[in-house]
Amino acid sequence: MAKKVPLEDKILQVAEELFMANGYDATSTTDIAKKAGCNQALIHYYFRTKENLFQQIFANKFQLILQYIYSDVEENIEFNDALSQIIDGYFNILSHNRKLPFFLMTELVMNEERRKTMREKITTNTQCLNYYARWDKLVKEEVKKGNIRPLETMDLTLDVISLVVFTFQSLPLYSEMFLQNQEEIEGYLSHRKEEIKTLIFNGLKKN
Amino acid sequence: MAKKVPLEDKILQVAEELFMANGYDATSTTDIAKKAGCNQALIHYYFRTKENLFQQIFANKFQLILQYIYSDVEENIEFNDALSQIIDGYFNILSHNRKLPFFLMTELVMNEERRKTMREKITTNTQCLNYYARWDKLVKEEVKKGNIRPLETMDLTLDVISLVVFTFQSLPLYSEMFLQNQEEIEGYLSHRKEEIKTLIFNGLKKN
DNA sequence: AATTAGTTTAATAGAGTTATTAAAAACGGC
DNA sequence: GCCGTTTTTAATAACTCTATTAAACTAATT
Repeated sequence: MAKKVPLEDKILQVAEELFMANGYDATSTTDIAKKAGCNQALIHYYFRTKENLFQQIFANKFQLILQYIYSDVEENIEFNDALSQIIDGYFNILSHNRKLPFFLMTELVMNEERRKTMREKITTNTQCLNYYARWDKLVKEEVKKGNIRPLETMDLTLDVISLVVFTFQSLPLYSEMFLQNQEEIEGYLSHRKEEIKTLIFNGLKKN
Repeated sequence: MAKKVPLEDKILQVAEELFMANGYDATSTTDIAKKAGCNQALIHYYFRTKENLFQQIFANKFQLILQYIYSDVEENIEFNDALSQIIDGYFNILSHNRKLPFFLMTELVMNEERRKTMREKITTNTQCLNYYARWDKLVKEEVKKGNIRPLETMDLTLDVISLVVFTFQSLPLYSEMFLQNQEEIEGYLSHRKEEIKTLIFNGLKKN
């Protein structure tokens, strides 16, 4: 039996940092090896190909998003609470993985194969589908009750995702231009979260 | 005097397509040459470096956005008309340059140097600054008059940009999953435009 | 201490990259 | 048709990148 392998984990961890920061193309196995403090061949010993190593990391990160996004939509929850918790949850998970939206987006848009894998992951993940079904039901009922203006669940979903994801995607640009330090960045993020909630909740009201 | 050079233009045009489709790193001068139907060395003859060629294209595209975004904010325009026209204008220009948001975002986030150039472009473009100042004034007055809820101009601007830009950034993903043909894509885009307008206008109302 | 399985490295093949250089081709004016 | 300029190409230098291979190292087991 293989004993504990510290370098394999180190490679994974370092590769994650570099791939997330610079993307697949701009990260070489040589870079990873250098930062992990090992020989470049070792990466191929453990993962055989760079693509392999990348896919492990990518799958992990994608799963992370998939699991948490709608998990706040519990049974018998109120529509308003669900919506509020989805936005909170989304913001929360991305606050801890700030480069994730940009990373996922880039690699998905750029690579047909990864899109296919993603599609399968989504369509076969019953938990995720259940969550969305529940969410869909909540929205439809709220429209029927006349509490919000008529709209498709997909539109509301896209509205939320657009506003939240773009906040994090553009954060490196925005913070470099307008924010001085970590504290201001945190302030900006929580300010934006409130604005987004206000916009969405207000925007759902009937005229 | 150098006479008309068709290949130089051809290279620029082909390079634009490839850079926009695949990004800087994933586009080689060999690719460009092949698609332009010329020798690879010719690219260096006209542009000396790949980076040079790229920057010309990038600057062009960036200028395009910068010029058109707020140009609809004319003197003495009503706030509602201005906002509506900004969203229309934004949607319109991106409809004709669908890969632009993703392209600009990627290259700006990935490259410090390009961010610096962009910053200078923005801060020295008096026309652009004037437009934004006018827009800022419109928003502030509308808040003061009590016609909309109190909010920063920057927040409204970010709301609009998030919703519009994300629509186009995610279009390749979304259309591959849910849309069958060009007609459906057009339908989706105009539907989203209306939803975004509704969300923004509703979301600005006072509670 | 010797054996063996697992880990790590040095060396290198092979492909692809940007950029340069010198020669060839094309073209306009005489 | 020749000459000078501009355009275009072939060849290649100098890198960098991924992946493989064989050899060296490490450590646990007998």
